[in-house]
Amino acid sequence: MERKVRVRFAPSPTGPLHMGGVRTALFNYLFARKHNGDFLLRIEDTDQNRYVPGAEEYIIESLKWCGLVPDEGVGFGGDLGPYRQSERKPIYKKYADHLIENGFAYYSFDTAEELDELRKQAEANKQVFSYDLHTRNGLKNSLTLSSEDVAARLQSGEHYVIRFKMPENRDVVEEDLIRGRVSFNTNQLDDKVLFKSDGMPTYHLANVVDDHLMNITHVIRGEEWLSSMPLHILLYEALGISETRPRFSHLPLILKPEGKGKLSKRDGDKMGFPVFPLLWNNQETGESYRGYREDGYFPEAFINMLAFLGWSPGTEQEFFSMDELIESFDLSRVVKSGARFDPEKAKWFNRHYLQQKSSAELTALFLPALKEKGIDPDTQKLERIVGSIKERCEFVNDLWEQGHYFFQAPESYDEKTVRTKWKPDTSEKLQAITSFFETVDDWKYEPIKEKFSEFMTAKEWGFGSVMVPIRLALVGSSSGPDLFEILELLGKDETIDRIKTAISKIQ
RNA sequence: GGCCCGUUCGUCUAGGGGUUAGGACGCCAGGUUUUCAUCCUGGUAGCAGCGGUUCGAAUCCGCUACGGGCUACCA
Repeated sequence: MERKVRVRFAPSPTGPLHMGGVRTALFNYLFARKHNGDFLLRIEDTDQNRYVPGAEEYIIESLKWCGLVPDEGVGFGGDLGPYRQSERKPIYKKYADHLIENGFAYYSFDTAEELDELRKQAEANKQVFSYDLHTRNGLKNSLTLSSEDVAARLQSGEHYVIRFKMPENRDVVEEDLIRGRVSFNTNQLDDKVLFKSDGMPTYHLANVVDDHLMNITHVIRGEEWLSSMPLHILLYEALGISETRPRFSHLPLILKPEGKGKLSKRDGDKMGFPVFPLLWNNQETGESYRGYREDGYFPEAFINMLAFLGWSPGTEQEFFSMDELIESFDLSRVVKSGARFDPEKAKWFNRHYLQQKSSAELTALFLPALKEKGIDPDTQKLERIVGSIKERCEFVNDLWEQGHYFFQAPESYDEKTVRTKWKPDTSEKLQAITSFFETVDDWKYEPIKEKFSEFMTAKEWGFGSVMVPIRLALVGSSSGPDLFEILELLGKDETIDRIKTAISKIQ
């Protein structure tokens, strides 16, 4: 019988969740939904030293903002908890003991300092020290010490770790769902620590045990884990739980927009784009990182952009809703090579989603910013304003930049436009135009436009000679939506007022 | 250094023995807009290199180069 698909996103609460992590969560989520399976959130906090307060809440809030809501996990309930590894501490020791009893692991009493020393020595000789089948027989462990000695040390409470005894010369071959056949020879692998002296398991043990206990069928994680896959496979074997072990898929990494290496948290500051989904502020360390949410990205845009980093549908469709992503997603269509992140494309996605929103929706999003500035406009009118400027916006935040003149008269006039478009006779013409505007009773787009045309024709003035100056007087620059629309929205009195002000200020 | 993974326009990618190597972002040009932006149309630009297999290679194989990951009592 086919097992129900179950996948997990298992971040460490060591800081804010990176966008690469969000993408891993996304692909897990899509895979789960696609196969009517479960998506779990497990917090891997086995390293007490690196725990950062607030990180867990940040992870949960990020997933929620992105619409990647887990079916089970920390903060989401479920029957196979606890889902926080620090709360599962007693479970792991049993498995570690089982490994020792069956000869798959051993106690190691070498101190961290001793091992550091060995590493240093090796380095001095341009070598690399590795705790493995070549060196383990010369070190202080239950393989080399007498059983009495080992028992005595254990008895006395001496610190120890439990290491995996990597078998000799075995080829571990696995069919990765993304990368195909990957193989390793165990002679190249070292005896990894499975259980630390503080009583906590390392990632490797905890991960394997929990994936087993939580009935995980597919492990979808970043490429940085590819090299520990053989260890994990061997662990499932040694624990006698290979039958139900998950299949592996390793995602390509997200690389810096420029330069070398994978995208890191500092890149955002340097190049002016967010690396994290949400704003992160750590008062303690003073570190602060901008977030996609606070920068004005829509979660749909963020997700759509992320989905295309390392995956493509194979069709020419570019825009995908979450449901469409679920429908189209397939691990076999995930690319193997690292993807360089392009902030420009992220913006382009956001523009698209912004244009899709109705003026009413955007108005609701714009209102808070206006109120903060002490502006409380009529909603219906604001909706029209938003409708006329939205197509020039990429972010909700752009609305103000593109439409501020609807709420306050320009304080200065674009110099270059003044220089090139404000001719000696411009003031005189505008003077006449204000007088003409006074006579327009029906201050609506069509009538204004119609009467204005008649006026201009009668005067035999070219449109070009006055349109830009009028715009300049109203807006302060030479850009903006259709002029008659601005005229109507501003209202007759305000329009006349601003033109008169401009005439007196510019000359 | 060792092990593992990868390499198609500047970037994200499609294409998996016979294609004018397709799309998207960016960029450039033209059109629309009496402005600017949008929008439309067009253009620019790529199979890392070398060998091999084959009638035929971007596609399969090998080597080289380059890129990436791992090499902690971190995940």
